Amino acid sequence: MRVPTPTTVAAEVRAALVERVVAWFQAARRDLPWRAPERTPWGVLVSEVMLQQTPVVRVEPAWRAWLERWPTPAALADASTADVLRAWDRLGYPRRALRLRECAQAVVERHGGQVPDDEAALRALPGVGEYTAAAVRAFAFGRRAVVVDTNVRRVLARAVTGLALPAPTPTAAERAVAAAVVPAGDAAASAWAAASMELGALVCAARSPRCAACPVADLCAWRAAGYPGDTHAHRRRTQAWHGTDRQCRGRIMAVLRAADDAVDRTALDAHMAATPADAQVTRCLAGLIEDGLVEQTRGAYHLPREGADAR
DNA sequence: AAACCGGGGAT
DNA sequence: ATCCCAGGTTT
Repeated sequence: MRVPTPTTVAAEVRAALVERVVAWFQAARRDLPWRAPERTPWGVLVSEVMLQQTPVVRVEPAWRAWLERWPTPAALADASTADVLRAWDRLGYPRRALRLRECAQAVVERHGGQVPDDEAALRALPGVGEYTAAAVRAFAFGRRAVVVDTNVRRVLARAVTGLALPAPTPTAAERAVAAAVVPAGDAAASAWAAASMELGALVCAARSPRCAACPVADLCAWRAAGYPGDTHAHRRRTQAWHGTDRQCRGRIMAVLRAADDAVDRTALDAHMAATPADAQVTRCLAGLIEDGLVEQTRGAYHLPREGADAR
């Protein structure tokens, strides 16, 4: 099928899309703490890492507590592994917590404790990929960046390309469309980044889009085409959960976060909500140790006891 | 390109 | 019971 290239995103459509979505955002934006005037670039970076695969409602309280405890990169850089993992609590993917501390250490060592504002330096930080680097540039520094998250991908897939949902993995054509839509200038580009993400989160939702409340419904290509179905549905595979190593690892981490002392294997098995296969628990423990999330002392397991330095 | 990595709330 | 969520890293 024909995929729009930058030149096929008509200038008038681009202008109307950006102008109206940004205007809508000014009235509809959520008051999230990492958007408050008193936020810091480090606070924005922390929010973006926490928001990697964890919904806003669960990040908000964790973010407040985290920044109250470790307000700066220098503060987090000196935190102990166990403290960091307990504070991360159930945000999920706890390797992100370790990377965030590594990131804090890198900011201290490479950038004098100040979050850098250029894309290459941001990308070089642990746990910071293409999306997060662009988001920090736009949201922490108000600079122009092509910010493409799952929300923006969906908004553009629908409004511009006419698809129900974007492809399972981003395509080159998709990146071209995203880059073509971003307006020139720091202020306009960063406003578009925030506004387009918010539209995808609040209005252009994956399951049940609220087209009646959409500021660009009249120029939406998906709507104009009569809401065709998801062309990639056959290749979309939702991750299994029950019985997976991810679930097993999560249960082990929950037990060890709650424990004051080391937990031997018998006690660990007793604390697991369900009873995974013996071999799976063994495999997951080995993986967690490999990841630096767990340590073993005399046959008992516990969160790492070393400080921030040992790694 | 695909696999791996959590967890909870909505439908 | 299934879907969805402000991705990054590794293979």
